[in-house]
Amino acid sequence: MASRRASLAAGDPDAVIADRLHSAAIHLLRGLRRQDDRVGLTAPRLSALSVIVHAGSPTLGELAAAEQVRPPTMTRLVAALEADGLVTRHADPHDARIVRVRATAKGRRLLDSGRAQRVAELARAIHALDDADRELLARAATLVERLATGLR
Amino acid sequence: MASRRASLAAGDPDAVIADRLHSAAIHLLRGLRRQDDRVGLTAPRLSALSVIVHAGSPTLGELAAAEQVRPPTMTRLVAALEADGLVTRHADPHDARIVRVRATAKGRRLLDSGRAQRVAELARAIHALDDADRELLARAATLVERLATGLR
DNA sequence: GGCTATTATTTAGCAGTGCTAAACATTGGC
DNA sequence: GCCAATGTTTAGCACTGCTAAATAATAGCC
Repeated sequence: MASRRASLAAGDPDAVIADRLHSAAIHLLRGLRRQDDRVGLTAPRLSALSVIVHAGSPTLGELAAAEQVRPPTMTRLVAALEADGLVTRHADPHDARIVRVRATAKGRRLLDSGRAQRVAELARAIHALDDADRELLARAATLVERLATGLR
Repeated sequence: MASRRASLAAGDPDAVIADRLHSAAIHLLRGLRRQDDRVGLTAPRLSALSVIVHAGSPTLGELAAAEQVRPPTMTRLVAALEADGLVTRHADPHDARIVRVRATAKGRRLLDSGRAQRVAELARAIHALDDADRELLARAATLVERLATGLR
């Protein structure tokens, strides 16, 4: 194992960093999932709602780009939020092809209230970030791993 | 937003940390998914294979616990790895209820070779970690967010 | 020594996410 | 007015994760 790690590090240090973050993130999400249950929304829906509240009335395509999913996936996420009365959709007055999404009072309330906030608050900040340097990345991986394990 | 963030931080700083990591992890995994494709295994399968190779011949239940999923989920993951010829299953000689899983040479080769290693290497280390302190956690969240966004 | 409770795994079926391909509607340029 | 490009939706797939219930085998008890 030590030799493998050494050869890996020598061959491609960036790959090592990516690996570490990947596994850490998988375990973190598994550990956090039960917390999501308290809001009654899955993580992708909560994350999308957060972006909608933050952005005002983004188009469906903007939303998909912000959340890094394809348009059909966002169509379905928005449909679910709409079915829960958390958002509404309406055509853009200048371009009938475009669908704009807005949060309802209920949607904003959900996002503001306790548990939802826990998961949603930072989804917004993520959109403003850029590449981190290698050292910071390696340290981040270690920290996330510890958290994921700590959650059990 | 500033006021909300302030009130949140004042009310429950731990919740803020959890939120940040959660969103960061979601976006990170989305960004890394395309890298997984190169090995031909999904992340949960690769992660399970990594634990199997590392552990030798864990039982299905041990594997489920290590990966933090329920036994039925692990049954299916192992079945998929077996179908790909990456692992084999056999009954425990002392207790016929138990199924032990072992990696094949092909499975070990896959894990050792290039791209697979990228994702699999750290899954093992995660099991040895414990809670990180608050400050480290907050910094980790920021770093992971940056990475996730940087990946696209 | 056979009954019973417990333990380990599997089967069945559901909900959710994410994808691509293709359909559809609308816009804008020629 | 036609045609290509743009934005969204529909259809259908693969995968993960869950719970509930079935199945199989062990271990304890009388």
